[in-house]
Amino acid sequence: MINKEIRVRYAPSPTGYIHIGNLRTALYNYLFARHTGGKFIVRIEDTDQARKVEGAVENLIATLKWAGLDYDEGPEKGGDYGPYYQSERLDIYKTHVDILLQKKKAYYCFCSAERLTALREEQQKQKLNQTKYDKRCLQLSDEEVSANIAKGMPHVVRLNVDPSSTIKFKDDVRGDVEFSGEVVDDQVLIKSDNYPTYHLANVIDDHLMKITHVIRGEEWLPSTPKHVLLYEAFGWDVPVFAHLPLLLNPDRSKLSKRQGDVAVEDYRKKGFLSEALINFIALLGWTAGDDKEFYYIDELIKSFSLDRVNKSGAVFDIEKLNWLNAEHLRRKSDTELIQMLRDDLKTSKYSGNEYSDEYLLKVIHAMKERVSFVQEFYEKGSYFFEEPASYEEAALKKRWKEESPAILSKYSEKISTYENPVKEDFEKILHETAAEMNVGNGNVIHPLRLATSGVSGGPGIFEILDIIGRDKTITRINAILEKLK
RNA sequence: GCUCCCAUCGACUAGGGGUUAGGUCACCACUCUUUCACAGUGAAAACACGGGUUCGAAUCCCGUUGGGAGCGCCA
Repeated sequence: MINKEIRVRYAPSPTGYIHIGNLRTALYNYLFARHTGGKFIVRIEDTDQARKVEGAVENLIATLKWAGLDYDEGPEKGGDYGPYYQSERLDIYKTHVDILLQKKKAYYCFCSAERLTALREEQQKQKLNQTKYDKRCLQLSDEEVSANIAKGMPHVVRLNVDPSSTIKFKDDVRGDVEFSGEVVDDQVLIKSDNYPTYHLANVIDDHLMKITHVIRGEEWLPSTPKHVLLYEAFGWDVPVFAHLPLLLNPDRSKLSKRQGDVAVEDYRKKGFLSEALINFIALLGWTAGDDKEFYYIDELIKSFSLDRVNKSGAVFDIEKLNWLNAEHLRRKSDTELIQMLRDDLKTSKYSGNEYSDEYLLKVIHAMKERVSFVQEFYEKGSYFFEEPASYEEAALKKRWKEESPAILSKYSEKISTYENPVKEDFEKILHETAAEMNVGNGNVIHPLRLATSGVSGGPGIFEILDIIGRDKTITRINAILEKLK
């Protein structure tokens, strides 16, 4: 065990999208592997024929790539311990289950689904401690079993659990955990369609792929005794487990679709930066112990350790994610920001327009401290991309005075004498206008802001005017005078 | 119902026998800015409860309560 290379895996089932909780699991596996210099493996758990979803694996890989979680072995990449799709490892499970059958650690069961349902209902009615299979088929003689199989009777293979046993295992986040064999059901290992169940395939693959640490969600804790029993039945070393605290809805139930977005894809579509999402979910259940909140992934790798993972569930609070997104966005370079804005613009209603880098950069500088998302550059700063369609009601009420039209006309008039006014000119003219009209600067600034941007907030007025330029300023002044006549 | 897990501000968390129980998000106020934001300053805000151990418990132990997960031929 000493000096053995650390190998961890992320083992999703391809159901169409990555749940945000699963991304966190993948992230912790990734961080642990990278921190320790170990290997991070991706394995596709596609043993449920009924739940197969077309394109799910591609989506999964794309999402991992977007998140920046590169893996060492897995689909599309290969590795020494493949195949990395469970559906391509069926013969492996078959040979292994035969060993269990031979050792009498597992047995064939011919009970029908109806009998099982009836049994469960009966047990529930009797308010028995737990519902579990009654081991009836264990009584079958070898001859009966062979005869049944020869007849083509549908069957499964079950794990033969000794109720008198005690199952103990080590969990790196929870310490020592103990279960009584009494409460462990004779788990189905091979389904009647000949596919293995998760429990069987998972244990065999983890062993064969030399997985040293099983890092997964807490929802797996109750089935871990089954897995331990399987390792023992095979005579294999049991890996170290680390059951991660659950990600929670605001009402503290397990994070679910009903109470918001759970697909990583949803957050991506909303414009969240992968860096921000990664930073955020890393802190949901883990802390370095200091007061650092802002992390890039390489910093996470450097500080991550399993022993600082929390035990209790963490509510997914979108507010903090929003904040982190803004923080990450603000630290991007101009070049990056221009590119991101361009890409985003392509899918916006301004997709037909052409903008120079110089222009976009001005917008970015003006808006950088005011946005949390890339798309907000043109949503909150729409006036850099089109004329205001309407004027903010409250601001109008507060700032639009009887003399405003005259003031704006004066401003417009003065500015038209300039060939190419710059920021300082716009300011100078403002002071002149205020003086000549015998009003305070505010009486010019606010109506001007409304006319050119339509809203009361935003960058400094001279910066706005400088960006949109003389002609648009004049056009917009004329427009508001016309509209508010 | 049973099994297991968990319990510090609204949220994420630090602390883990002696602390004015610290930080971050959100919220509020002030400063800066004739706007908004950023930034800065400040405020408000928590050890679930009961026993025990101890000179001393948020911290260790037990119990209670509360919450969660799991109890499939799904993963």
